[in-house]
Amino acid sequence: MSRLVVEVPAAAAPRWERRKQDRPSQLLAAGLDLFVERGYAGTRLDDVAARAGVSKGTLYLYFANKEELFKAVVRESVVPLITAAAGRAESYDGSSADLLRGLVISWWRDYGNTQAGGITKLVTAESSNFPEIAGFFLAEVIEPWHSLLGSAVARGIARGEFRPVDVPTFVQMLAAPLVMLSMWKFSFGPCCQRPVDHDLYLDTLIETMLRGLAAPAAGGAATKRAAGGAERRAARRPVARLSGDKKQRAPRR
Amino acid sequence: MSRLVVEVPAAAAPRWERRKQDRPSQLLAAGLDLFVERGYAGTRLDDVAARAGVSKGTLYLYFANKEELFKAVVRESVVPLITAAAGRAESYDGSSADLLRGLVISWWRDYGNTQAGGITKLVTAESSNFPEIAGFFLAEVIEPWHSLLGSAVARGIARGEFRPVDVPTFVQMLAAPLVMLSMWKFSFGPCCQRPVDHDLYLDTLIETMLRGLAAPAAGGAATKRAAGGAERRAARRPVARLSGDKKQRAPRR
DNA sequence: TATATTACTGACCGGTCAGTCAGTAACTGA
DNA sequence: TCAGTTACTGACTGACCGGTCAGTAATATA
Repeated sequence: MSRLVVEVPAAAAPRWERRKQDRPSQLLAAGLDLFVERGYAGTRLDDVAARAGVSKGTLYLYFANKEELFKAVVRESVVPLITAAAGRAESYDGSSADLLRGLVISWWRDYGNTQAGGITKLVTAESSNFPEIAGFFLAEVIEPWHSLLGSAVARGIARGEFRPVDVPTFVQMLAAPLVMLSMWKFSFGPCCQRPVDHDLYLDTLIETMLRGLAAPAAGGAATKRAAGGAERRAARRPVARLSGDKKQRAPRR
Repeated sequence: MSRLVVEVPAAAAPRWERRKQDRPSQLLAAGLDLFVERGYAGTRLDDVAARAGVSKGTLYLYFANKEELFKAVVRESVVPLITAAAGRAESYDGSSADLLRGLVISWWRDYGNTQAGGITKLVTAESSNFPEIAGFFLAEVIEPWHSLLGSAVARGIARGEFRPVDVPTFVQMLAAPLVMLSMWKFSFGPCCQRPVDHDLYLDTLIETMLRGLAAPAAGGAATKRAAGGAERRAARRPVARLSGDKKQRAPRR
């Protein structure tokens, strides 16, 4: 009888608590961590539940299945960032260069450089195995984000600040180094000797892109001659020396 | 008894053939296909064997395990491309802009736009689950490739064709849109309505990068003023309007 | 044709994991 | 304090897959 007293703590703390309110956010936080760390397929729901301090069964009380959990994570931790950035850009009235710069920097600070940034890698990575997830992310994240960047570029062109470029293409090309920076951080960051200097990278990116996008100076042929003229002519030349072509390339279909 | 004759074809073709010579290349080809299509973890060795027309046991006669099969695929289908490109660049004596252009174009044509290009996505994607694969790819593919691009950029700077930049950083930033183009093709290509125009994308990339990299014209302040001066000054300004900072950012560690 | 060699097969093993559900214990309200 | 409600548990199922190996059949050799 006295043994019983020893085995059961005096003010017997409950083995678990009912916390219906908190469960979703606990599970979403755990899910974000693990999805980013291990990828979609690589994340076990047992582990998500354990990290949230519940059992797997509980997870299924709040999310229908793995896919719905993932979508909820994205909707919670990514989508709002885009909405917020779009709102800020909407009311911006400075130069388009500064607008673009601000978008790039805040993307990195609020998304790419955070835990959530790992989601881009995950989706890109596993898109062919989980096409419905790729489609979801494309529609709810990538397209709004590209459209936001695009409106900034178009604004610059319309105001004569930027040279005319194909906006969707340029945006995709501008977003690429950002996305890659974030992906690099999650992919090779851990195992890479010389880590990337993020600030230097972003500076180089912004500087290069803005130089590359700059409208020719009003009266100056100098800019055009220095960067545009010669290269443009060269671009039409075949690059046989380097290409190593064995035969004529087939015409584009 | 006569039933037996019907069941067994007249000139009973052997159920399988011994083809020791061909097996490795058949398996490597099948492996490349499936690794690219489904990722590393997602590829089943049963399927690789089946696509190569053999059973799983046979695969293990030629490759010790999944990882060795994958490394062999990379060594067969990626590494030689880099070696070849490095050889061509070595003996190149035209302008550095053309050299860079040629490297970019041949990268896309010989790697990014081929089946093998999908390997980059796979490795980036699954690096955290398979760090030894990430390390292998970094050492045998990414670093040689970056070093090749880097030597072209450094050459341009040394010859006064390009403005001075931090070479490793610039290279990483230049490679990013290429890698992303390839990854996009394999990730969202299938499920994307408006596909990327590869040629336009590459043109935009090369044009923008070379403009961004162009050395200031000999006597001309125009270039500097148009693209460098104003932007550079702006870069030092905080972007408070867009950043939405609630509090002071902590100093960089 | 008979025997030896070996390339190849495919059933099997151990381990993993998404999703299920009968049961349990924490709370609630009378 | 004692049912009634429900948030939560965790053992279980069925499917999957990397890797193994005893056995089989194609081929070489005599």
